[in-house]
Amino acid sequence: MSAPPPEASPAARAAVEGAATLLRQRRERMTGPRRAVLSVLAQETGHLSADEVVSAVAAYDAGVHRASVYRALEALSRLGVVQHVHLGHGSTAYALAEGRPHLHGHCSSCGAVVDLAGDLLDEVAERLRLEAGFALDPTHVALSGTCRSCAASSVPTSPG
Amino acid sequence: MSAPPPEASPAARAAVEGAATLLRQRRERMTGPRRAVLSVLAQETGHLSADEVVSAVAAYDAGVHRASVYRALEALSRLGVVQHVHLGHGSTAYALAEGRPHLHGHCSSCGAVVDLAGDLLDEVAERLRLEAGFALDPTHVALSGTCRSCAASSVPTSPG
DNA sequence: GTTGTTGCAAATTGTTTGCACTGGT
DNA sequence: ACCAGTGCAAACAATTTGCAACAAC
Repeated sequence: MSAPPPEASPAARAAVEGAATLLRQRRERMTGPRRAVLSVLAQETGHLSADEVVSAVAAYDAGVHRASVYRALEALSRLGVVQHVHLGHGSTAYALAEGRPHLHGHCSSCGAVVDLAGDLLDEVAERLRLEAGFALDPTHVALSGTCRSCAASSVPTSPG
Repeated sequence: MSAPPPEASPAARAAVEGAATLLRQRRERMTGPRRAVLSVLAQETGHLSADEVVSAVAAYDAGVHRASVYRALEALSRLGVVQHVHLGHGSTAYALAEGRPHLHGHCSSCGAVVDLAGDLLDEVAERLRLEAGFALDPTHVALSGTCRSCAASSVPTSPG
């Protein structure tokens, strides 16, 4: 079917095209569901859960089946076009794998995913490797905590 | 029924008694399933997933129902007697809340949970608070990576 | 034309819930 | 005695899988 995108920003469309080219180079197929998933992720600035991607894809192209979204996300993640981050609760967040690697924080209050500096855990990683022989994979899982706005609303830091 | 524990180490039994006393002080009930869960966790040095606790409790006292284990884990967690850590994949690991707070690493290869120094992320937490306004909760989620043995077996450190 | 991908629906897994009864205090 | 906790089974949500038709290359 390949319904036309409702309204794709130029940047988003460029990102999709770039991903398509990358897939082409890798001898991988660019199909309707994959394009739909890529478009949805390209139009989002933040990260989306699998369920949110399913919903967004449904709005984008109703003909794409849920299972296909899951399979597309898995395939695109394996191909490195899509990046996935595990949030504490059991959900996984997806985003286009653009640019430099960065870490993620997950607000346990509002669920927001915030991008953090990529070198944030470099020293910790080194310390872990030396002291515990543990090879840290900092990007794989989000750091849990409370984001600025939630922290501000819950903790009256200095009420006076 | 309250089947007698197969073989409880003195330390484990003491830990269960301590938890029982704590519950008693809080006017909370010490029931068969809760005792079973506590005993199972006390006899384990490491962390157990909910499913593993269910299995272990079944071996400990077949009369305890799955749902009761979940409810006991939730109640004991809320009461602070049991500590839970979210592993990246969507599973949660449980352990007795003993002694000092510490962090956790989760081996994405073998699934092992390793204890890490409690102050490991202190500087990172401070940096996050200052730079991003993000209040890190270091104990809530395990750091993902590869444990020593898995790293050794997968990476031929110095192939020659 | 070949092979991977999709749509579908059913299976699967892990956790939760409603309700009557049991058991702890 | 009172009420929280339990056992049970059924509900539940989210993800996965087998298979036949289809589409990308």
